[in-house]
Amino acid sequence: MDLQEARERFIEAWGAFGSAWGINRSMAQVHALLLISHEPLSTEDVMDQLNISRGNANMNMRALIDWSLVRRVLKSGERREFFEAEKDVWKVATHITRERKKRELEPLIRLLDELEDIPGATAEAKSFRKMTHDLHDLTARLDTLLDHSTRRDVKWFVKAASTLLK
Amino acid sequence: MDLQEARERFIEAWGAFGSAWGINRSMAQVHALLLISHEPLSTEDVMDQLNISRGNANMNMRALIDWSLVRRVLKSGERREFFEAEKDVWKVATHITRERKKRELEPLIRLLDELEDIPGATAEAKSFRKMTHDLHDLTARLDTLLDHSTRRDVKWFVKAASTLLK
DNA sequence: ACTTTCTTTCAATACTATTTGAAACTTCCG
DNA sequence: CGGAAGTTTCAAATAGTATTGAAAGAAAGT
Repeated sequence: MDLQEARERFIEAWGAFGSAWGINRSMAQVHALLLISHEPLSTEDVMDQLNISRGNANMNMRALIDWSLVRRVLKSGERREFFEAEKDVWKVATHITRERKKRELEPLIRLLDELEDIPGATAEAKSFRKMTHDLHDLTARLDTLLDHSTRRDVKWFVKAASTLLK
Repeated sequence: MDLQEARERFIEAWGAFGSAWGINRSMAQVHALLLISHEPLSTEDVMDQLNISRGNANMNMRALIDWSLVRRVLKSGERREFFEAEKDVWKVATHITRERKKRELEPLIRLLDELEDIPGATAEAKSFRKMTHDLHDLTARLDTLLDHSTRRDVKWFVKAASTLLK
């Protein structure tokens, strides 16, 4: 397999992987392309290499910046903006984890918290309280665990992990 | 908030949460409904309570069984099949983790493994090799970590976590 | 073997999400 | 200021997914 083919395979796979995780394919592919590019790329470069429209390239680039996975780079003497991905895979992982935690896990925890003391003495009510309580507990622990992991707070991570795994 | 409203809110939220994670809304809602139901439900019950079609209910129920999140239950004297969700939230979490690991993480690791030694001495080639190598390393560690976590293998989990967090 | 009851399938349809591309906007510079 | 070079926006088109519902298939009872 030559480099060109390998790059394409990687971009495709990262796109598919992203899709499965609720990140749209183009966004993941733009990210993949920037990850494996040595030099920062312009919007045009991205458009050409991925065969996507200007609007699409622009939108997803901004989304990636929003996730702190990509930054704008200015080249002196150049009017255009260039974009460069964060290359430290650990940072990539923590940024993604934090962002998703914030967007998805935290709202769920807040809801479960509200649903904890719904009244009622029927079997259905008890079943409901037990489930929301258990889920609240699990998600809250996971939340703590992720916090420590993204801070590389090993000591506390281990502690959080131990209580999670019981 | 009364029980009925709380149940609806939970089902809706679980559906939205699922969507964000690449699980279709109906599947997540069927799961939510079964999670908070005291008794096993029939296909008709699910159709009625979620206002979805028979086909949809059937399809998603089977998908949930496939994920080991729901099991068929036979009530003696009843011809119909009933369905009941796994209620132990830890088991729910491990089943989901294992399934997604298998479907998404493992294929990615296999690809990254293949892409490790693409030849080429250019800066682009080096950049590519470094990225795929680093990602391979990170994803493989995560894979190990998830393995131990889903086995509640605390000792090894902590070990895997420590090397992950360095 | 026929009927009833329930389950599964799948082509048609409805719905959602993504992408395009052209217009509007911004910035820089002569 | 006027226009060149670039960026951003967003309504419309397209592509992708999920859902329906009717029909076919199974299983059980008589």
